[in-house]
Amino acid sequence: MAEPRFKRRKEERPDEIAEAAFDVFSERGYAGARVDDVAKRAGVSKGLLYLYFRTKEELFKAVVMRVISPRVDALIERLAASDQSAEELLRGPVQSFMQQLPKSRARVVIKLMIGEGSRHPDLVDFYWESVASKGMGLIRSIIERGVSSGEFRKTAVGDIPQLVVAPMLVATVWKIVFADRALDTDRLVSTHIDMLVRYLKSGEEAAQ
Amino acid sequence: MAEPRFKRRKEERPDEIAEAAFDVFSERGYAGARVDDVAKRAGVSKGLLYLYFRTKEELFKAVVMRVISPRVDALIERLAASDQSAEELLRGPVQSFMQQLPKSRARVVIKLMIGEGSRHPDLVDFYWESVASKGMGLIRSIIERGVSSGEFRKTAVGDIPQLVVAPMLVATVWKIVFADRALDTDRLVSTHIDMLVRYLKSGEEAAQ
DNA sequence: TCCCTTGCTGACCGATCAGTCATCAAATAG
DNA sequence: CTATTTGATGACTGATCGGTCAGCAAGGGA
Repeated sequence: MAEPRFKRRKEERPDEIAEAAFDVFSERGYAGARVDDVAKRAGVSKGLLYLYFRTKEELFKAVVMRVISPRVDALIERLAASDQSAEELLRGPVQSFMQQLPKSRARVVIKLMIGEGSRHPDLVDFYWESVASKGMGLIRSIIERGVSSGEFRKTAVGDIPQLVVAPMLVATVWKIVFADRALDTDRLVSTHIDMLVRYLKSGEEAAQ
Repeated sequence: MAEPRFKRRKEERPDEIAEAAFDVFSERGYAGARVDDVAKRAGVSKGLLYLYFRTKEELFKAVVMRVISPRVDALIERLAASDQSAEELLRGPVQSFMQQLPKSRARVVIKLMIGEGSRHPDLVDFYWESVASKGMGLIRSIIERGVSSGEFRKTAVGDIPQLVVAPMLVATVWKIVFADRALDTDRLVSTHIDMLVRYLKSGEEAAQ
């Protein structure tokens, strides 16, 4: 009947706690999340949590950063290594990334950045540097590659990479707010990409 | 030296309080906002606030609804009354609405819906009925008008009105999260609309 | 001018919650 | 088996905040 009351697992604890924190923060936001709940969900006491994270704020930042970085870096690497044409990149890896995100766990990060960002400026800075500006730069470079290879004509899209990424954001936000209320996010993204590529390839000069 | 400590202004109070609450909620979110701060900003005691709003929750809902309804209804009326062609509608009133929203106060509502919606399901329902589904229906009807008049060919866009509205959401979210970090939201919207209209008018059949 | 209605105040209460710390007990070394 | 180290616990504290209420005073009526 020994059944020890707890095990010492110094190595695994931080990850387990961060995992639980991710869930709690995503359900209740920063202010609404209780540290006690995070501890409980991680199967751990509150005291232990404070052994690994100095404050609730620090826990929050650690959690957000943990989820973000790997994803972006993976995509960038994958695209840099490829030698596909610009159109193939857009219709292939870029499109499928944009289709994945709204369904993935990472979508919660979007929610947290929008809802809580203003109260955590350094988190916004981090997100800007390691996600937003990197991502926009990546899109821009694909468009430019297409223009200089003659695939695409010169348009405003090169200056506004947000235009490419728009349906992904809509799909993500839609899922966050309306969840079940139907929206075929894959079709949203693929139709947009199709429209975009045609626009980039079409002969006439663009307005504006 | 009379200077009365307060004035009785039964009529104006609810609006003043709601106004102050809008500011506080938009800065700090629902959980982060203090009822005391709302009262202070409205120049009123906390007790009085509870005379007009039964709970913090009710105050929150009232505030969100107040901002939303007039905007949408105004747009719908404006479009219904018009006899412009589908293309003119998209390039005119629809585009300018989409350019206004990210700069307007109403953008905060988007932030609140994303950040706090999951904890206020009936607010989401309200938003769905009085904004999202109405708006999507509106866009859809414009597209259909264009198709049946022969202006546009038949595409997936009619089934996915979110595609039309995407850049507005991106612009809004961008402003919420990154504020100053430059993005020419007007150009984002106008380029998208231009792209969309060309896509709807182009001769070939669409993929998917 | 007095009085009564009621808009309005702010001290107060109870609950919640981030963060602490005295203590325990699992692992490990000797 | 004993001693030591340290991972882990959870009761506790102080501060915060939603919500209440006894009473105050503005303003209108007589």
